[in-house]
Amino acid sequence: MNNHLRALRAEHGWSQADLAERLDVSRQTVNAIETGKYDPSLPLAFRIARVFGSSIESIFDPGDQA
Amino acid sequence: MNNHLRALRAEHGWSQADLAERLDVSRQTVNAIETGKYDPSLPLAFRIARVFGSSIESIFDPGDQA
DNA sequence: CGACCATGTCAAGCACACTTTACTTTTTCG
DNA sequence: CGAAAAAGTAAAGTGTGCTTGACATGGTCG
Repeated sequence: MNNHLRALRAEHGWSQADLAERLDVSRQTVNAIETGKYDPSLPLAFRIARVFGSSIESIFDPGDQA
Repeated sequence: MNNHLRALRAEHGWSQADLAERLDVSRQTVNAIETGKYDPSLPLAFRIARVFGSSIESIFDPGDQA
């Protein structure tokens, strides 16, 4: 599952810790999602979309494995 | 997390087993998601949206807890 | 140089997504 | 009504999402 998280975060000038706080998750979780270690849960995906004011579909790309 | 899965499934005339097969999950998983026992993973949410030809946001409603 | 910040990563632990098997209850239909 | 299909539910097991705590690295800046 690819995503544009790092680019979106950079556009907003936020550190991983900043974003983590806004999403109410740990900094390690943001890092893991950005580096592709695992996918967010659906509720977290919704919070991510909300924070960036866009849709889940425009941030995450399921590619083959979904 | 509320969802319109049961209604969408009914519109298509599919049983839980039919949908499960199309989503490549077990019938119990479809049942659990419909009855609100838990939320699907993000990849499964993408497959559900794809099967019904609509967006994740139009099928799932995060409500308060996201 | 030395302190700080951002990022990356590891380990242990808990909760949940999903499985298979199996059984009960409800709905549908001849 | 009676049989079959559909739906609900439960238990036990596996994998992963997310946690805290800790440590290493690289960049920036006084």
